[in-house]
Amino acid sequence: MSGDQAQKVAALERALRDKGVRITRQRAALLSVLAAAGDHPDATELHRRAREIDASVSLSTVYRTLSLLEGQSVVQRHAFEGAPSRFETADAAHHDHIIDLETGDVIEFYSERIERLQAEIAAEHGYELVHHRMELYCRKAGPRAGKRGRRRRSEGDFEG
Amino acid sequence: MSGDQAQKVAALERALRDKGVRITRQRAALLSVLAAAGDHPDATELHRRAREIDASVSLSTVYRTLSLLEGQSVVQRHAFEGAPSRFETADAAHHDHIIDLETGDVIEFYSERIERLQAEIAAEHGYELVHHRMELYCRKAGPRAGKRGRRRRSEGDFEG
DNA sequence: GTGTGTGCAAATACTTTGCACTACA
DNA sequence: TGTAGTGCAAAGTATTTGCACACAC
Repeated sequence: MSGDQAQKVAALERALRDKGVRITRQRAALLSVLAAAGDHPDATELHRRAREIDASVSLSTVYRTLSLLEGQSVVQRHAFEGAPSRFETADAAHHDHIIDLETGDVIEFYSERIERLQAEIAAEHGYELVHHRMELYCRKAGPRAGKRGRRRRSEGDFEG
Repeated sequence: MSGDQAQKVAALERALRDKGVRITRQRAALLSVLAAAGDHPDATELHRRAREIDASVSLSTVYRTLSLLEGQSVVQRHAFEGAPSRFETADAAHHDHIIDLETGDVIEFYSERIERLQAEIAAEHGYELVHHRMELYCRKAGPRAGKRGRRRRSEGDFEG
């Protein structure tokens, strides 16, 4: 684990403790797995990784801890189509996801324009947007489309 | 059932038969339930309604038929957050959904601008958009926000 | 008639929960 | 040391499937 990750875990633990959450061996293991994860693992995968740190961690505890951390806004749960929920730490800025239908890879992106439009649309219907979900299920484009060189990065957008 | 619905069911049955799909009592029952549904019922609710027409319809058959109809693009499945999948006939134009977090009500909307942006974003990342999912989880706005009188209906957008 | 569709019950996949024991604060 | 957390096994929820019988074409 890099120093960065160790720091991230320490900060998370401190914040949780301040909120009265006990840091057990199992929770510490899961927190460091989550901090180290650059991807979007599901509960089973997180369990597998946590076991490498502490073999005693059970799958129930993984689920219980994930729910707890979700409630504390430490992790975010994503229920993509026809697959178990996948998790990521909630420290990054809000973003949406592109799911590669062939590989299952998840690419993060953010579009200021889409965020704005969504809020507008909700308001137009007399609603206040609490949260949203936007997933683009895609397949790698052919040679013509989406040439990297032609790409114009729009202000307010980024690639995750 | 209105004449419109009867016609809709007849057209669906014809189209399915032409594709070699047998129209059984159970499938006919489900088709008429689907044609009559103005909402987004889940499998259990569709089962309940289908039983009113033909008491012999089993839940397995409802699931099997829904999968079949989904494959034939006759119905669309929507897996909203933390709830069983909900279904609607696929005859209407493509649209996205606002989900009222308090009542579970589903409001349909369509935004040409969002559709365009999604395709653009996928292309920018070297992907071809196969399909997407966009759901706005909302709560009724307070008296200030979203005044109906102030609403500007943007070209290309409609309310379902 | 014949092959597809059906009901039923059991299986599946993911997730939650009851209970007795453990360990953090 | 007391209460919140844990592992385990069992239950729960949504959905799918194997099998013998039924029925649409």
